[in-house]
Formats: sequence, C-alpha cells, structure tokens
Amino acid sequence: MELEQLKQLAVIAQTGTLQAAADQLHLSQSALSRSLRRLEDDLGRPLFDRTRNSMQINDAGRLALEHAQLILAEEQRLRDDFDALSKRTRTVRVASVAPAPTWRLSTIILEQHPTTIIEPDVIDERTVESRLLNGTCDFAVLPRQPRLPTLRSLPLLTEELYANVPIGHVLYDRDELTFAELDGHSFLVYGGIGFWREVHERMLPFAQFVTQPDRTIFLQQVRTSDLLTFTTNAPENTSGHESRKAIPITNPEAHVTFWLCMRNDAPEHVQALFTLIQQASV
Amino acid sequence: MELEQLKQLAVIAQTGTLQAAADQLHLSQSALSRSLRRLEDDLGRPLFDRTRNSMQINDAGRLALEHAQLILAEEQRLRDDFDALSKRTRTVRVASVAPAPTWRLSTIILEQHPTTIIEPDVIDERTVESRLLNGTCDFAVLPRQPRLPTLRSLPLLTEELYANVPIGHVLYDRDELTFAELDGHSFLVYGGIGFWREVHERMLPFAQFVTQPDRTIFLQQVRTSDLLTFTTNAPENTSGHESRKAIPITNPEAHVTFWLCMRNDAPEHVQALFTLIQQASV
DNA sequence: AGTAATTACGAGGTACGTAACAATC
DNA sequence: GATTGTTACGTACCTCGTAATTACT
Repeated sequence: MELEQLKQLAVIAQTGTLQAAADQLHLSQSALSRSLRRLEDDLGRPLFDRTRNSMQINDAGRLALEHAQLILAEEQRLRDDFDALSKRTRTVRVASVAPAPTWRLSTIILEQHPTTIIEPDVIDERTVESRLLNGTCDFAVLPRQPRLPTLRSLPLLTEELYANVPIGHVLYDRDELTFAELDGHSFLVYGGIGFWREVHERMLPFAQFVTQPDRTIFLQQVRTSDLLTFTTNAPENTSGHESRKAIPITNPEAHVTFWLCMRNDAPEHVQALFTLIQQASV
Repeated sequence: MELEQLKQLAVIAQTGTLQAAADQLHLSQSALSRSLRRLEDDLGRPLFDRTRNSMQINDAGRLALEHAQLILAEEQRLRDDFDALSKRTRTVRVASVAPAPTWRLSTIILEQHPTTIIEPDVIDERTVESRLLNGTCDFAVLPRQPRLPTLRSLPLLTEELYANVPIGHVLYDRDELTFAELDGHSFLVYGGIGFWREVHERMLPFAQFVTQPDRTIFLQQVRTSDLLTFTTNAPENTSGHESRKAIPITNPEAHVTFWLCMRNDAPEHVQALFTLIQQASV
C-alpha cells in the first residue's frame, strides 16, 4: 500500500469517475485504473462495484476511505510541522538599537544563505536586552559589550556619525564639528534610527528635529531640503547625499561600536550564523 | 513520501544503526541509506545527525517518528478491519435442526468456494428460528417451509429414517417397519441428531436409548453392539454400518424434508451462496 | 456516436544489490 | 581489523502513456 494510492482513492471517491480523477491527478485513466486495482489486490477485495463502464464505491471502499483520510490528514500534519520547522530555522529575529548593524548582518548572512529571512526590529536598548534574555529574538545588537556569562558577543561594526551639510549652509566650509557647535540648528532626521535619537537629544538639547519615519521619503527630502542632516560611515547611508558634505563629528559619543550578542543556548542554526559573522568580521 | 519509508524510519530509530535495520527489513544497507536520504530530502531536512560512521536521531527525526507511528498505526487498523471483513464474508453460520442438512450444505458450498468456513450448530427448532430472525446465523435449516415474507427458502433435502438392525436381531428379516413395531426395544443413538431425537422420543415412548455424543466413538460402537440403531439416506450415514441391515420405516414422521432459509436482507455473499445451492439442488 | 473502464505493449525511470570507499572504534 | 555509513555502477523490475478493445448510454 502506498500513500499515493490512498490519495487516489480519495479523489476517485470524490469525483466518482476514473477519468475525472485521472485529470485531477495528472495521470492517465489507465494508469489510475491499474493503481486502484493494485490497492484492491493489496487489501484483498474490490473497493468499488463495477459495471462495464461505471464504478460505484462499496462498503469496503468507504471503510478504506475513512482510514485513508485519517492517514492523509496525519501526513499533512507531518508536513505542516516540518514547514513550520523550516520557517523557524530560516528566520533570524534581530533586535537592534540601530538600523545600520542589521543592514550589515543582512549583507553577511544573505551572501552565504540567500533564503534566510531576517526580521529586524530597531528598538530601545532595554527592550533589546530583555528580548535577548527571554528568547524572543535570536540576535541582539547593543552599543556596548555585554558581560553576562550566558551570552556570546562580538564587535560587529563601528559607526561614525557625520553632520551632513547642504551647500551654502553656514557650516559648509568646516572640516570637523562638535555637538556643541551643531546645537541650536534645525535637523531633518530619519525616524528609524533607534539609539542615535537618544544621542541627538542628549548631545543637542537646543536643536530642532523634523522627523521623517519613511526612509524613501526621507532620502528624497534630503536632496531638496536645506536643513542639516546626519549620516554615518555605513555603506547603506552613502546614497542620496550628493549635494551635501559629510563633516566628521569629533565627540567620542559620535563613534559607537555595536556588539552582536547571542545566547549560549541558541539554536544550532543561529550559532552557525554567529560563527559565520565572526569569520566575516575579521 | 511512502509508507515504506515511514516503516523504515521506525525500524532505524528503534535499532539505532542502518545495518541492523537493514537486516530486519530484508534490505541491503545501501538501499536503506538511500531510502532514508530520499525521505530526508522530501521533508527538507536531516532526520539524523551523522558522523562518518554513526547516526543519531535528532529533533526533526523524533518529530517525524511521532507522526509516522500514528500513520502506521492507522494503516494497521485499516488492514485489521479488512481482515475482519474477509473473515466475516468467508464464514457462513448455519443453524440447523439436524446434522445431515449441514453436511449437504458443506458439500455444495466447498465445491465452489473451498476457502469458506462453515460454522454449523445443531439446535432445537425454536432456537434455529429465533437465530435466523435476529441475525445471529446466515442460514437456518427447518423441518418445514417457513411462510414469513421476510425470508427466502428452498427444500434442501428429504431425509428418510431407517432402522439399522444387526445380524441375528429378531427384526433382521423384516423389509419394512413402523415406529409401533420398534417401540420398546433398546437403541444406541448418536447425540448430535437434534430434531430426530424429538421424533424418537415422541414416536417410541417405551424404547430405551443409549446416547453417544461423540460421532467417531458412536460409529465404532455400532460395529460391535447388538443394539438397534438408526441411519438415514444421507450419504454421510452410510459408513460403519456394514454388518447391519437398513430397514425403511414407513410412518410419515420418518420422512422429513428440510428447508434452507435465509433472510431477504442477508449479506451479498450469503445470497450468492443461496443461489448456488438453489442451482445445485435442482 | 460518445463515454467509460480494462487490457496489450513498448519505453523510461527508479530502486535494488554488489562492490569499492572512507572513517571510526 | 571489524564495523558503520556513503558513493558508483549495472541491472531488473515496475509504472507510465499510447492505443486498441469492450461495453454501456
């Protein structure tokens, strides 16, 4: 007996004729006829009452059909479970305090495992930490090295903040700047920058911020606006700033090393990715 | 995915090695290795963690195994149900008031369907009738034609009773006898004669009966005893009476026609047998 | 005539066993 | 060296599709 034959039995019973069932199963009528015959031989009795050109399911057929449906349903559950398992192992949940580290992660992971699904969340540091500890994310990105013995960590990248100054602005000719010099000006900022927003607010208490949550619209606005903006050394930040000058900010708060963190008891596929990133970051 | 592969998974998981499983499955190790590989490919992930020369079932394997066992158990239930169905259709339960009609039935049925199992019960008329009506037998044999419209019936055979007289007995020279002439003598009788016992007791109120329930011992005793016995025209009654003379009994009570009865709603295979017997009895 | 199921036949694919190989105990 | 799992190769079997056949509507 084969699962394929049970599927065929179900379709034949449902359609009522071999021809219709064969069409639905992408099989010739004769092949289906023989396959059904083999099943009947295996079970020791006909499952259909036959006239010369019609078939009618009989008691034995109905009995077999009941069992077949239970078996096929169980097979489907098996496949569903495995699909869920595959999805789980293909997905990496990343909780990060800033977007650039997740971009870097994507670049490294997708190069080796193009089918991986990366689910980034840019959120505040406390939430990142708690999600890592309670297992609701696979990787955490923090602006410092965690020291818990239940965690492994590595320095993922160091991001440097630049003031992005439009032509004609009073600060355009400077070669470097400090937060103190920037304070009091107006800035156009992208909304999803997480950690950096706190830096801005702490270091520039008197500045004005216009926040654009949509990244595409933000980049368009940068081209036409004469407001100051920020950019960093992350390669994903280079586009759309052609008519502007990126001026380094010298304060130590403008240079941040982001650490990739993982629980020691992370699933195997997560550990493998961690090792991959470790090698790529050397 | 095939049921065979799920069986193999179960055996591999149980034995722990491919070689042991292959032996148990009457399959070469390499074939089993490939078959398992195909299952893993089908499900999209390994079911065992492999070193170069050992295998250990992993989480995915255990998950698959759970489902596999449910599926295989359901397949077994299907087969069990079909075995029970086969046994039921191969078995014919006969309730008869006398043994000879069941012998006749066996002869006719086994000639065409040698695998049929015939379960005869020789019991009293009222019980035969009730078993037929409540469905606890397929065929009933009665000493009269039933007239219920829910039943079909046919005359199966007419049995004629003979006095079986040993050489030297006072009645040995007679050519025919009546119950009245036989009354008062001593008889050796077989126990399992059902209906005929009532005839004896009613027609021979003053006779002595020595009853032997075992047919083989009865036939041996007949050879050596000088008691009167009975026999009939049933072919199965001819053996073992060589040193005796069978003398017809003229009373109408000694000539009985047995009717085969079946419910109109009997299962198909029982109806087919009824038709067979009808043709054979012409 | 048209449809439905079975049977005949040739072809392609697939799973098997044997055997060679690699690695571990 | 014995055992275990994987890979290579040739073969045999098995199921498929096409087509012919038979019967029913």
